[in-house]
Amino acid sequence: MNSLYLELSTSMLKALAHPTRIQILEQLKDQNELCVCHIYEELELEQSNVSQHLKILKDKGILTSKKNGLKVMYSVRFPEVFHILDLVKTILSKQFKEAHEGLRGE
Amino acid sequence: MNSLYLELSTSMLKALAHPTRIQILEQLKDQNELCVCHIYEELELEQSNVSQHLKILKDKGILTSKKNGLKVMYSVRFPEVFHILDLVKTILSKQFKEAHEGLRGE
DNA sequence: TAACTATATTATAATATCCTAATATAGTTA
DNA sequence: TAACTATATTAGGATATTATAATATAGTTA
Repeated sequence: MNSLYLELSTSMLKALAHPTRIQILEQLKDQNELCVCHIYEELELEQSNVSQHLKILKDKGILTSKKNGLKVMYSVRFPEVFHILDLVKTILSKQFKEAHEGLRGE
Repeated sequence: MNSLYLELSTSMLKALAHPTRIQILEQLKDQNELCVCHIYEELELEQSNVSQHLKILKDKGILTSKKNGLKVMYSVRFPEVFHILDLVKTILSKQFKEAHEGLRGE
């Protein structure tokens, strides 16, 4: 793995590694595209804060946006992002399972 | 997604989001298990620094370790971790490709 | 058991990330 | 064009993460 990929991979994983940003991506898994207002209202967070998180995801090329009147619609550029989040959940499930089996002495 | 999963997902992605830790995982992709000495010598990093990174990956349940005499051997617990790193690379490749096509005006 | 080897831990200063609050910008509508 | 709505940007202090340096621990071997 060359150092450019290494740096960019780190940077992309950092962009994903925040609860608000994960929640935004989870919202976009169901909805295809969403305006900023919908996102921050649903998450009950400050508008400016959500804008900052959206900027981070957009700067890393994870989201795109397009204007629609006053609103700005955000969507995920690559479905692989959802796959990554699913794999994280898979690992967590396996960890739970092993922990549970460990308690039962298997 | 409940808040426990959200917190743990964030925490796991944070653990992955560091160049040294990504390199450690890349090493373990080829080698199955490695001692600390091999890891820090190959990466040309300080032993104590690598120990700290290994601890982070172990605390998140990404790595396990076992003693082998003086040495401590580390290995990856779940192959899904490699899959995640591959997906990050896939996304980066697509981004490169799109950027290149963009320049050519497609 | 003393010296050695491999690894882990701790303190700390530098840097990065975060949220809040305030303000700016862009598009809409009366 | 003035008021309004949706979003973006900026400054800041608080908190988290990082690498280095020093030290501690555990296992080995002479």
